[in-house]
Amino acid sequence: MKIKDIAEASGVSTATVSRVLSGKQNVRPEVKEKVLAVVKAMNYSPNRAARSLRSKTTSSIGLIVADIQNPFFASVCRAVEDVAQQHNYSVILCNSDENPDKEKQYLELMQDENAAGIILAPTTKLADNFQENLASNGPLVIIDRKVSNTNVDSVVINNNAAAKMLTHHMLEHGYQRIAGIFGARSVTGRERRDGFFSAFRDAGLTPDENLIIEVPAREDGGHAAMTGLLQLPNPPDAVITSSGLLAGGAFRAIRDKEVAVPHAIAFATFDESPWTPMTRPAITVVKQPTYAIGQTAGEMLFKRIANPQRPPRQVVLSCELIVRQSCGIHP
Amino acid sequence: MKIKDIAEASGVSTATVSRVLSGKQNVRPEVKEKVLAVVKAMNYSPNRAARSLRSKTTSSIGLIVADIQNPFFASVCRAVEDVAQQHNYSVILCNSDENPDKEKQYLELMQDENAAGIILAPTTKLADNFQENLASNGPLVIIDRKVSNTNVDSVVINNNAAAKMLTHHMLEHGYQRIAGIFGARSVTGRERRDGFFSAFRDAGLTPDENLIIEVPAREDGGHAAMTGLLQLPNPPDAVITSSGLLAGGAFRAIRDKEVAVPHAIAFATFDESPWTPMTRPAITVVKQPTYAIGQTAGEMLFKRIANPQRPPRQVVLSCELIVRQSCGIHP
DNA sequence: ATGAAAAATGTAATCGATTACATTTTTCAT
DNA sequence: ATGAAAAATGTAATCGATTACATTTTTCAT
Repeated sequence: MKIKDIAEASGVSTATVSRVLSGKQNVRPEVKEKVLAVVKAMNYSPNRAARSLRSKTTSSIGLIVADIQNPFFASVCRAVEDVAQQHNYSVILCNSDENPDKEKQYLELMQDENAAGIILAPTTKLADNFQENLASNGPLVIIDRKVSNTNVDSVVINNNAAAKMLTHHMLEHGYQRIAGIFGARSVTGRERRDGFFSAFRDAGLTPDENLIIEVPAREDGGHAAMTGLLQLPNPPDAVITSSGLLAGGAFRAIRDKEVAVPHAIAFATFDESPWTPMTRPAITVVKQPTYAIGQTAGEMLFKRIANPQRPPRQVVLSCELIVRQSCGIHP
Repeated sequence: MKIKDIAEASGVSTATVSRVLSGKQNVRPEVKEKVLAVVKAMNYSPNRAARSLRSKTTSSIGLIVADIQNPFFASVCRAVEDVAQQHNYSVILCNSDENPDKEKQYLELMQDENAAGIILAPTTKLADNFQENLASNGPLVIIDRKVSNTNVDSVVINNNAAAKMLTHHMLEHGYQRIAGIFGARSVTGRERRDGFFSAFRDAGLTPDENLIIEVPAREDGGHAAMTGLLQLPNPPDAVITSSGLLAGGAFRAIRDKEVAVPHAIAFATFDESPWTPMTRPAITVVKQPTYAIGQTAGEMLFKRIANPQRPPRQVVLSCELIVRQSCGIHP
């Protein structure tokens, strides 16, 4: 079943069938109707490889994230797929594992696949040293991490403000020896750290530098950092972690040592996770708008695909503070 | 940059270059070496659309799951993507939402995309009424749910045995009024239900039918079912839920009513979730080998792609009982 | 009614690989 | 050394759409 069959059955040329199907050129209404009827009757759908070969584009978009098992990315991915589906595009999923080599390999793969566009959560290395030419390779939207070059579409959150809000919440509840466990070597971690300091500054206070820890943003990193903090001669009376993975590890360390929350130590974190409302006390979190990030990125990508000349936009989304019981009940 | 350029630069024909690259036909070693050197020097990579158009296959596989936000599928997906990457294939991700129409649409999409193969977690409707011709459309591996027609590759777990093991564990701890919340209208839910009954039978007991509930396997279903159970004049002294989503809802209902676990009610479930080790008491679970399911399915798919004549296999993987504190500490 | 401009449609080239078939080269038994 | 068989290689067709360019038809001002 190919376009030639439809053309013959409709009594027009293949070019006209193609024009009807693409919808980009005028065709007389009666001809259009006839062709569409035949297409439907014969249950024809165009060969994507042929279309792609000739027109040098596909209806696939690439989504490159660190790890789909991270609920943050799963939610982003879900949103991207929903948007893609509405546009009749399919999404090719890639896990970079924060590994710049894998990331590069996948970016090349997308090139080979002729992807219509890419949504990328860049590795720290790429974000810090963003190549202008990457964006000129085709439609691209950056998510989650600010890149050094701002001349590219991106969707990020207001890390600094969100961290400040969360820290302020703790300070307001009377905690002052607040420890901070931040993801090391990432723009995101740095911004959240800055927000943390900024909240202290606003309160006329200075955090204890011994309680500020930067570790790789993985579960075991959070666990090790928290274990270390609890062993300090003068341990903190509260902790903030800068990601869901770090929080999981840190909270596990707290549970290992049977430290009472919030009486002995208050706890709060970035990222809503399936477990944060389940523990007792339930954990106070800053919830990132994960679905909205994916959705916005998807929509921006399709706008850029439709109009490559469109000036790049940076969208900053806000986080929500979900107050639960892990930081006490005052004031 | 196309094959013709490589052919000219290597002093051979395009056919020979193609043969070198596909590796499927003999080429004299010195010619092969020369061609590979030129390919490398010119950083050539073949146009996938052209290859796909002519050879009627691609290096993409489709993965159709209910929802990537479900950690079960996220883990399966991760495994599939890892295997695909090793074979230099990319994976197209689709969320069916348990909706047979969406599922059908995606299956057609995979056809249009000329996917080299499909890994499918079928909707209940499809699983119960499996079309033989689906499998003849190309390489296909079914996961998670047994399908009515066994003449297709599949990877499932031993639901019956796992449910029996979990129920037995509870009975052994002295609980007898055990409630069961099972996913409605799914083969998986039914098998787990059967295993539940089977454990009772082995113990010479009969479960109270009023405590057996079947609901749609979603968070709100679990919450509603558990809320109802707790309001019974003669409530259960233990509950088992048949999936992670149901468990989340059910446990939330238990927390809403401040019911003590395990003293007032014991709790255990299918599926390891991020929160199950985090609560106090931590939740006893049957852990499905999620990564292994995806990995096995991926490997089976590539074997079938390599050899379409291979007789179909059904692989059954075992679950692991992770005993924590939610079912008491006896015996 | 007429002719120029615009719209609709058709013809045939094209995208870049693979592969059927043809030809040349090599191998090997005699 | 010779000829048949096998291996290596080349030529050109092919996959099925889109699109540049050509042609035909329609519109519309006069």
